[in-house]
Amino acid sequence: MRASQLLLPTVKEDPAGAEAVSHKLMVRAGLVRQLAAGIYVYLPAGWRVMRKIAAIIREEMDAIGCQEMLMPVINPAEIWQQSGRWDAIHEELFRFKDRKGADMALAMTHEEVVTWLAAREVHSYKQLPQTWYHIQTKERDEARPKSGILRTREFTMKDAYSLDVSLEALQESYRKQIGAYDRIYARCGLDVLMVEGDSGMMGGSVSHEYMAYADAGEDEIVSCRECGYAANVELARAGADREAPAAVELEGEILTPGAHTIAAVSAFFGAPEGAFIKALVIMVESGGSGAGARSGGEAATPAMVLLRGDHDLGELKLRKVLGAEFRLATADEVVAAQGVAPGFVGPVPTPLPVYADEELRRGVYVAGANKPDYHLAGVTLAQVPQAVFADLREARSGDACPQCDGELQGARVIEVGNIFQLGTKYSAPMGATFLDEDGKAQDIVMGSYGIGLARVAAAAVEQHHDANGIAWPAAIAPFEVHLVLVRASDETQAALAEELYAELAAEGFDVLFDDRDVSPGIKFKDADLLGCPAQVVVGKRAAEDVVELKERAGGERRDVPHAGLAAALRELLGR
RNA sequence: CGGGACGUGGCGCAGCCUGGUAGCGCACCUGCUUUGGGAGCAGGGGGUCGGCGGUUCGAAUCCGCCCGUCCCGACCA
Repeated sequence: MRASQLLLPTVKEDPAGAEAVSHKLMVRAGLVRQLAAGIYVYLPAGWRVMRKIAAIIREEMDAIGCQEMLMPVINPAEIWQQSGRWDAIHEELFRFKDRKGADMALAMTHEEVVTWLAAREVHSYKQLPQTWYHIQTKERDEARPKSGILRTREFTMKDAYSLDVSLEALQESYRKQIGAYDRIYARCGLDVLMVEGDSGMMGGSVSHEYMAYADAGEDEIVSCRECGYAANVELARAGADREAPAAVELEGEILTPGAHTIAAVSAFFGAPEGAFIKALVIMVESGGSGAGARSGGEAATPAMVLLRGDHDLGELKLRKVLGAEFRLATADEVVAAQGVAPGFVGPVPTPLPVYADEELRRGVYVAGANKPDYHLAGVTLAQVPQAVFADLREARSGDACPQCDGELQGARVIEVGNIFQLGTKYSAPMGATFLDEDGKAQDIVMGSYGIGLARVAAAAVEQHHDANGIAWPAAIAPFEVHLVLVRASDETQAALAEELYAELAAEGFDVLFDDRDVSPGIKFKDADLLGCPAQVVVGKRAAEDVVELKERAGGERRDVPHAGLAAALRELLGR
């Protein structure tokens, strides 16, 4: 490709409002342009990156026996109604009516279509296992698109779906996907970690997320260096603290005027926040269960959640314990339920159901006295007979590892893929069954496996860049070689550059030839911004048949004779 | 959905408070000079100031409503 003919609109300034490095660089390097909130155009160079990622994914999927197909983005409402997600998912599912007035949806993922297909085409255990996949556009009306390409309303995803006869067979399919995923991310040059995940609206039980380390990431994980335990903080088990915090050496009711936050009582008593009990009154939604239950509306019943003062609530954990959606009670609801305003609420006594974090099994604490401006000292959970104990706190950096005696470390990450053991969540309601050896109908056991291509690209930029721009991993760079002709008006240089361009292309290299008649500074800046792994500069020594070879990532440059260029490039590119 | 901010040539911004000829940098076009890290000089083109309504002799500027975009939170296969 000649730069003189390529749409590669690089810009000097960061786009207004961009925060994430990948967002700034991908716009500046001329890879993407935003059309609307969370909706992007992939320009030629950006699309090349996406195609290279797609090619790697295809190779690895095909290598474990997956079959590529293509499923439609436009879906009839019916299949989403059958799976239950038409009602379970609210604003996030794009919906519209066709000209006949029939309800339609834009697919945000393809379990419904796969299950519909399986229901019609899979009849016998002899046809299983199968794994189907496609690389397709997904549509989600995100509440808050953000960070450039990281969280968008329209995006390209590889999603694969395994169909098996049993849970054991599913686990074998799952293991094969894990192998493929490890190879895909390694080939894309990403440093990732597989962590325990939440199955969220996908349903099912076991799931894992692939997380790429990046400060711009919106997820947080904790991991243990000793034993390798790793999980999303939303879900990570928190190990018991080695020692309980120092208790306040007082008993009974104590006047604490105006101290209605943990920070305030901590300051008032001059004791660490861990010496207090944080009592949250929540409203538990009735009827709703699991993901997507509508909040508000139907009757909600109050309950109390207890945490140590220095701990934060793991909302996902609580939702799982409750088996229902919940929200924090309003001030009025707190008064109605507990007889006192927020800030002085405590568990001794309370008529409400109580859910207490495991850490509170031991220790003596100060809690709200259920009386305005009073706290109660000397509280233990033995005084709260109805308390149900559970792991309710959000894990954080510095916590003890739940599996060994190591320590958990926190990190920000981008979720670049995930895998779920769905089981029969979709096959059962949608009637996707097969006949087993005994002629008995059984629900197909399913798994689903996703990778967001744009997130892989953005994560690669986050992990591989410097002050001058992107430094792409060779396998997913828009081009392998950026051939820079320093002076287009110099006949010797131009002739050599043309010759090299033809030669390298013939050798199978993916070359961008900067043949533009612009000043050298612009060319060098653009080359560093775009970030192709190898730069070949045809300049002053063209008359001697010598060019300069620069490795973008390390910045090393050396002169290479024409004859040795192809070999040097092969070495640099690792092929 | 709650909180905050922004919207002015293609891009990044100033002007708005205190109403009175729409400005800067980059990009773009022409010419000449230049050519190894975003060149110089000269000339030039391009803007219903997000939209609608109001106040006023007069609105980019003040007021109201709406739309769009970004940030924090809620939410998030």
